[in-house]
Amino acid sequence: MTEPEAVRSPEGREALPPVVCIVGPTASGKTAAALRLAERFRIEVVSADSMQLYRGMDVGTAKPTAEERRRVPHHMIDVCDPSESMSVVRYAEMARRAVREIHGRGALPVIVGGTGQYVNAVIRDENFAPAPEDGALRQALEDYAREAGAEALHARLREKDPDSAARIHPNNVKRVVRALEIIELTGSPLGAVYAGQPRPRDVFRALMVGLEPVPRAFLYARIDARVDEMLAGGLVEEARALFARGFSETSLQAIAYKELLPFLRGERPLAETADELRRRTRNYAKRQLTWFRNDGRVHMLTYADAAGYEECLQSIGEMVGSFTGEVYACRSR
RNA sequence: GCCUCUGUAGCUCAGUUGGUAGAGCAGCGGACUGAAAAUCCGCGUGUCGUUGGUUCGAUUCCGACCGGAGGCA
Repeated sequence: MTEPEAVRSPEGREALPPVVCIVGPTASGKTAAALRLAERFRIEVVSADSMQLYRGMDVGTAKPTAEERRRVPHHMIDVCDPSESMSVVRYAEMARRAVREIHGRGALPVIVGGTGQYVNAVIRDENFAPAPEDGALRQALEDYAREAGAEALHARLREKDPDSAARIHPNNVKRVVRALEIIELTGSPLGAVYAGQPRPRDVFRALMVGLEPVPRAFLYARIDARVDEMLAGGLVEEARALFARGFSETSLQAIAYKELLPFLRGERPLAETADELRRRTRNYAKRQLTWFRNDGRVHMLTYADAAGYEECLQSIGEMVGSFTGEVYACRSR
C-alpha cells in the first residue's frame, strides 16, 4: 500500500496529511458531531463502521440518512452487498483511497465511526498482504478444534507461528483459526512483515476525539431509546427483506438482524427480542469504550446532558481549528 | 379454609445426606495487527423469606408465620 507524500513543515520535521477522527460507543452522537463540524469546516466524512458498509442495512445500523449524506459527502457507506464479506484489509485500502481523494479536493477527511480496528487500519500502515478467506480450510480447522479441543488447535499454531500463538488466547478459536488460515494462504505468519519493527507507522497525522455519555446509565438509556427508534422505524421489515436476499458470515454479525430471527419465525415475542437487542447493544458499547478509553491518542470528551453535548461539539470545533490552523475553515459564516 | 409445591447473588436456577454456598445471564474491568456490531480473558459475601426449636453447630431437620404458584371429588 503506497503512503501519501510526506510534506515538510516549517520546523523541518516530516508532517503527514491531517485527518480528524471522531470515535465513541454507539449512540454517543458521533454522526451529529460530524454534521456540526461540517458547518464550520470543509470536511468530508469517511465512515469507520464495519456494518454501515453494507447496502440495505440502514435502520439496524443507524446509518446517516440520505439527507444527511447530501449535506456532507460520506464515504465507505453502502460500498458492498450484505451477501459479500468486507475485511479490515479491504476496508483500509478503500478508505485510504477515499482519504487521499478528499485531500486532493482540498477538504479535511473526518473519520467517523465506532469500529476501533477500522480507524486504526486507516491511520496506520498495517501493510497486510492480501489473504482471502478459505471457507473449506476454515471449516476444517473449526472441526478440528471441536473434536480435538481448542488447546490442540492452539498447539498447531504454536508450532507454525509462536509469536501469534503467544498473543492469541487458546480459547479464542476464531482468531487461532484465522491465524492458521493466513499462514496457509500466504505462506508467512501473521505480522511477519514487521520482522523487527514492532509497531506499524502512522500514515496520517490524526486528531482523535472520543464522545462518551457519562454516567453509564445515561449511555444505556440512549441505547434503549435508539433500539425503540429502530423498531418504530421499520427494523423488522428491513430484516425480513435482508434475510430474503441473504447475509454473508460477516454482515450477519451486525447486531439487529440475527437477533430478530426467532421473532420472524414466530418463536419469540417482540418485547423479548427488543430486550435482547438492548442488551447486546449495551455489551457492544462497553467493548467500544474499553477500546477507545485505553487508546492514549484519543481525547475523550464526556457529557451528561444536552448542554454538555453542546459543549463537546464546541470544543471539537476548537480542537479541529487549532489542529489544522484553520486551513479548512468555511468561507461563509 | 384445607392440601401440595415454592421462597438461595440484580434475573433464572443448582447445591449443602447439618460444618454459613455456586453456575449461566446481567453488571464491572480488560485484550484485540488479518471475520472486529465479532471473538476472547478476569472479577461472585449473598440477613440462603421471617421467627422459634432440635443440635457443639442450621441455609440444610422440625414448628409457626409471611410472600408466590397450583389443587380441592
